[in-house]
Amino acid sequence: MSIDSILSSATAQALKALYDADFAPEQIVPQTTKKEFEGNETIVVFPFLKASRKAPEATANEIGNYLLANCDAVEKFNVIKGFLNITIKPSFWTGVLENVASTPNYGFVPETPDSELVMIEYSSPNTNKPLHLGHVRNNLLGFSLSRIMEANGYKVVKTNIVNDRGIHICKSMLAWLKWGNGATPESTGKKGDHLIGDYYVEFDRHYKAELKELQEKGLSQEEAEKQSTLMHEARELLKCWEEGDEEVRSLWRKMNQWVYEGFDQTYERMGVSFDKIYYESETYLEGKKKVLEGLEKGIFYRKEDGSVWADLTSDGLDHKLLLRSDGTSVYMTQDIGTAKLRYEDYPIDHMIYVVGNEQNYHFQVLSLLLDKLGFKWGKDLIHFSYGMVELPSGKMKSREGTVVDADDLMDEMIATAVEMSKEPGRLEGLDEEEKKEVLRIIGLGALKYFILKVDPRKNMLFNPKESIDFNGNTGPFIQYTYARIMSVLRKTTDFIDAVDITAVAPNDKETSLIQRLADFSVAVSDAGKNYSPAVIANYVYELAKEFNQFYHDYSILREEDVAVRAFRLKLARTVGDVIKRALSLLGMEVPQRM
RNA sequence: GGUUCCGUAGCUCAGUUGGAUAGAGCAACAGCCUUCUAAGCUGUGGGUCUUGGGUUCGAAUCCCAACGGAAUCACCA
Repeated sequence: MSIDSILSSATAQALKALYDADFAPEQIVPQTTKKEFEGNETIVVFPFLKASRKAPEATANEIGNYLLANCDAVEKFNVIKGFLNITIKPSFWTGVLENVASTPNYGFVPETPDSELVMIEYSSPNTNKPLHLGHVRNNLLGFSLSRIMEANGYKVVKTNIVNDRGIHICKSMLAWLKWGNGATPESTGKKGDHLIGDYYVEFDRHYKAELKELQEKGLSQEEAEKQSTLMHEARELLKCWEEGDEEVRSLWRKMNQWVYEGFDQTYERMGVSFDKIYYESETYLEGKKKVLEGLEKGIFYRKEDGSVWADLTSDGLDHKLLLRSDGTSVYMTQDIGTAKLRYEDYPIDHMIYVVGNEQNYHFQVLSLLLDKLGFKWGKDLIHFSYGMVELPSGKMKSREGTVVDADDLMDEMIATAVEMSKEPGRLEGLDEEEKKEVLRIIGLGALKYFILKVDPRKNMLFNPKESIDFNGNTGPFIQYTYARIMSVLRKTTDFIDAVDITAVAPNDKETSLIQRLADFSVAVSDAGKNYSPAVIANYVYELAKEFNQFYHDYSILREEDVAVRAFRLKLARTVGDVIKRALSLLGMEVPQRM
């Protein structure tokens, strides 16, 4: 039982005994006492004044005295205005530490008892260009979220829906046919996704030039777009694809395969993975079927030109197109089809879509449509809507080449780690292979933490000119704390667990560290409830910071009292364990040395 | 214009069921390595929490309005 819950129930008892007032222990949440005041835990008594019918100080004093007399854990208390600051008996803290150290999830007990299944869709790339920083945020959030949901007791299926068909792929194909001269990843030494991306940019360059030329002949923008032969050819290619033209399909398969090989490398390096991958080329026809089914049931309606629509005006939204007049499907249709296949494949209880906030409207509509079509999780589908990554110059645009490439970025992060490690004394005693691994862990750690520490809902800024920091509130700072702890543990010959530490009275720094450790369970639970890796990131930073202060102020190995030394070793080891665990929830690794 | 989201230190960000004097990091300046890893620790300066109302013992947090920014409102995906 945690200190918090002991105090909650004791306070509830006090309120009953003193004022005959009924408060549920859950309503009473003790908070960590601010540093400038004496005490460990604080109870705010303002909410109880109506029951006590007394002044704040008097109420706090009465409750304090009751706790002192009736609650074992309480050593003393002081009252400032309506704040009851409680000091816990030192002997209780070692018990709290033991509890965190000895339970499988470091004191956390998931609230989801019968492991419901949650499917998390993330990444969802197009196959016409390589991954960029926006995708990186998506991937890191999605992967971390899946770890966090698992920690909260859910069964998790990670899924990726690859957008492998459509006009954008045809643009790359066309450009490759026209200007590629048969280039392949092998012949050019380029990653497949980058190769294809180059042709996508190439198409856009030629297309823009063509438009300019047409406009110079006096055509309006709109007319020029209509008359563009390039766009016309791309559409022709799409039509051939839809009709199953073997030549086009075969080229499409070949080029997509190059892209997948490139993506796989990027995913692996980023450390993300999927349990099941869906391809839109395989789901969009299902969506069409489902829409026609809905049409028969009268959920949707058909216009005179043959297009199919959903009327969402009763839900406060608009009419939404589901099938074009030529019978082809749109984005929404594909998502319906994907949902159908997923539901057939898995007994999904909750569905989470990790998709940028630019698609808030899309998911609002999707939720309504899926619900109308009878998917049980449709109404409650969760759109994990995260903010954009912006550059100082504004939004990233693939076609205009103003993107931060995912592969380049990872290279740069590792290069920075290499640079930092050149300082004397760093990484000594490691062979080349080990060094490389440590630098990889640190470089990627810096990137991951940088992205995950900010509230997912908010837009965030990335300035390519200022390299991501390795000091302060950063991934390497936390990893460094871990490496320090490992270093201490390597140097001791003590049998830590054989020593009785129950009589040790922790000092202030040690007490706050233990309090911080006990907060891990709160962080995991909050992160799960709010779908926020940032909660974990900020928690583990605070923990590492707290530990570094303790490490600076007190010696562990030089402590002469055997019991105190064992206690500190255990404290350090537990902090290390929790750091490792917390970082793993962020998809980050820890180095043994750095 | 409708809808949604955001606005906290020079910069990047914490601050979630309303609680004490609003916190970190970076950048600047001043210190700390013969002592378990200085990617660390300590200190100084830096704020009208966009603005104005309201709710109450108490508001960065909740409500209303204004201002500023972003996204979206396609037979694009």
